[in-house]
Amino acid sequence: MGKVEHCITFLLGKAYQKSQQIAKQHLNAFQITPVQYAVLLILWEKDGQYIAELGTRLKLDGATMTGIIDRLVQKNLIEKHADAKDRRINKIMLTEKGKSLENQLINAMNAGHQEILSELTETEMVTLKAILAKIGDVKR
Amino acid sequence: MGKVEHCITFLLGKAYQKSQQIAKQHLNAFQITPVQYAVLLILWEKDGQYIAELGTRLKLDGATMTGIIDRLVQKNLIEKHADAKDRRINKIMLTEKGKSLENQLINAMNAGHQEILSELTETEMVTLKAILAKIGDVKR
DNA sequence: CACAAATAATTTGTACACAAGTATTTTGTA
DNA sequence: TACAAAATACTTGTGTACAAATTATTTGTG
Repeated sequence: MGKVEHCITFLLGKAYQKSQQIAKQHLNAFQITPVQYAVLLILWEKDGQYIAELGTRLKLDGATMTGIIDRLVQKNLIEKHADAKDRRINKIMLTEKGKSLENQLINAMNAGHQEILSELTETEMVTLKAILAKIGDVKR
Repeated sequence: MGKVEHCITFLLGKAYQKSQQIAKQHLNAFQITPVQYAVLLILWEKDGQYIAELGTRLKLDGATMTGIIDRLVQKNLIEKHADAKDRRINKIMLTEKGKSLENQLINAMNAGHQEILSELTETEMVTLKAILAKIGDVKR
């Protein structure tokens, strides 16, 4: 009885899909995507990181990062600055606009998280996070 | 302390990413993707379903389905048959090649699932599936 | 019957996500 | 110092995934 609905890959995918939909909805007013938000979140923590660093943190391919960074530059939320010491590197710096949106965006995403987690008890949430981390943290 | 690593959306995404990588790896010899496998799995259950039906089951957009179906046709695993009763509908039928791969593909994916679940205890797996279903099943 | 509304599938455009390959620059080592 | 190896970023190509618009067909309602 190998129904697709009982398959762990499918269940993970659909739960992820759902969380993405909710996140998108809450970010929609700002015209940024969930992964673009994730990049900004890391930059608010520490400005001036370079692309490979951001990609490692988010576990995303360099090719994927190039596109995400391009779109954030176009939206005028970040800027690329060539490093004088190492000309391979582009330091990513928040613009004033990028800095100014921190509180609003975090509030919007917190509301999204509440919505996702509203389906679950506190215990379920803690359990879920622990198990997901176990699956996702495996080295590749 | 809003680190991205503690964010449920991120954790779901990375666990999903991991499971996709493992599934891809196990399906690689057959040159089909995880979602293409999912379509075949539903067709092995019952041949001759139409595209919207498959999309509903997999919770995928019609536009997404069109592309997936196209590629499975190109690989000669399925065929599209216009329905005589309702000319809007394309019934999707397995080819002989599509039928013949059932056992091999299921075995390959079972190995993949074992690999993912090997990180978890039996209890964790049951708990995880139940919570994921709770998140994913919410109507949209 | 006529015609608006609904349904099935496709098309177009945008955005990830990764593999494979390229260009440039830096580092390590002989 | 010369030069292979590594690192950074980008480009190209394939494959999801969805929104919005389009086409073709069928159904429901007056």
